[in-house]
Amino acid sequence: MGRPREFDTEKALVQAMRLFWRKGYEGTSLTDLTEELGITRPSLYAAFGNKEELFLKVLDRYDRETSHFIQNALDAPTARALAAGLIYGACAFHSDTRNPPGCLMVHGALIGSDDSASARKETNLRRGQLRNQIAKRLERAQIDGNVGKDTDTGALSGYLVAILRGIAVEAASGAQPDELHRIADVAMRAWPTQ
Amino acid sequence: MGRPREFDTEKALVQAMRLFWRKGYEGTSLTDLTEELGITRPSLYAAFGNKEELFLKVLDRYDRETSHFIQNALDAPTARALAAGLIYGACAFHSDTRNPPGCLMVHGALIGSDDSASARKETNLRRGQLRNQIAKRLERAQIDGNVGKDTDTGALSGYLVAILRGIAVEAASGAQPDELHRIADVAMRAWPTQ
DNA sequence: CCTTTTATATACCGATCGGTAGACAATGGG
DNA sequence: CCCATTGTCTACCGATCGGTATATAAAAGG
Repeated sequence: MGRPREFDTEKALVQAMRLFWRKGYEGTSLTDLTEELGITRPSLYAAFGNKEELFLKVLDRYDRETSHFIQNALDAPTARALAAGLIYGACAFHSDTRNPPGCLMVHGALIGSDDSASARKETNLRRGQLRNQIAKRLERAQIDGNVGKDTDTGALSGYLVAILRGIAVEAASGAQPDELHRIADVAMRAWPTQ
Repeated sequence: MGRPREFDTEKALVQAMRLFWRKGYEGTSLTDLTEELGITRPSLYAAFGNKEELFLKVLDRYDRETSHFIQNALDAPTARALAAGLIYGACAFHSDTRNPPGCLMVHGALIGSDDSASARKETNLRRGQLRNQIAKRLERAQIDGNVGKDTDTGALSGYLVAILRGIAVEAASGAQPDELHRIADVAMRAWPTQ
């Protein structure tokens, strides 16, 4: 009951995500958001809480719906397929002209001001979770036998996350798709197994 | 002639650099700056122009004085020494507790708001210059013979820059020195020559 | 119709943003 | 000593920041 909401919250969440993605958390103002979403401030606050809660909801959606090349990679059959899925997946993801340049997570990592500390903390947490997921997958691959028993899976997962971030920063600063792809080819050479 | 300046502009520039480095361009306010530098706004404007000009001066100093591990790497005798100098140099740089976490350039790459566009443009420009310097050095190594004639030097230089960015982002989100070092070990395995 | 509930719109809040006007203080040259 | 020059100070500017009080509009239940 009560008056029905006049906008689609799911669609609004996507619009907000693209805005944060393009301009970062601190660079996106409430005025930016309300103009893009076509709603007024009170409506935004009633639907999503405040700016910070909206950002957290956006992060959820980004993980769940948008960057699912990561999930695909984690489901790959071998460790090498995992690495290739992540690295080439990131290239494709950041080359897709439908996506804003850069990476929501990298933006989040670099939030500087003190009053946005919790947004930074949350993105750092999620980056750590990704690393753990990759590490777990590599340990499983070690048991399966397609990664050597003496391989430092922690180092490999750290490397994968780092190169993902590097590709994202390069893309954000204007690197072209073929450039990213050539970087990916080099990055894959660090991989220990065929 | 005229009244002498009561603060050391060089020292102030370093303090400003550390502030931008920690909090990013947009995250650093004039109030932050004047409090840290211990001077008033008119003094800051008289000495450095405006916020943007101050940032550009800070970038110059960062390139010239602070991140000189890059220059050292470029002066290394072989291509492999160049790569190692860059990658392990970045680890040491971001592990040095005297330095703020993160990287001024990565922060600059991700400036989102429209009125800071020229600061973003400048950092992107400098990133491109670094890539060119590395590429030139690799081409010279190709002539010297310690890099194969069929090697894609553009791809290699892109890869080096990307891994530097990745290491910086990881460091900014709290990665420990040994973690960075293990990432560097993996990253070096992509290098084609011994 | 009337009440309750929820969403919308207008208009505003104090705080902070980057930047500056104008008065005053300290130096060097004449 | 006086003046031109430069730096520092207080106090302020309009704009924008994230967030909200208040009134009204639209639905459901009685």
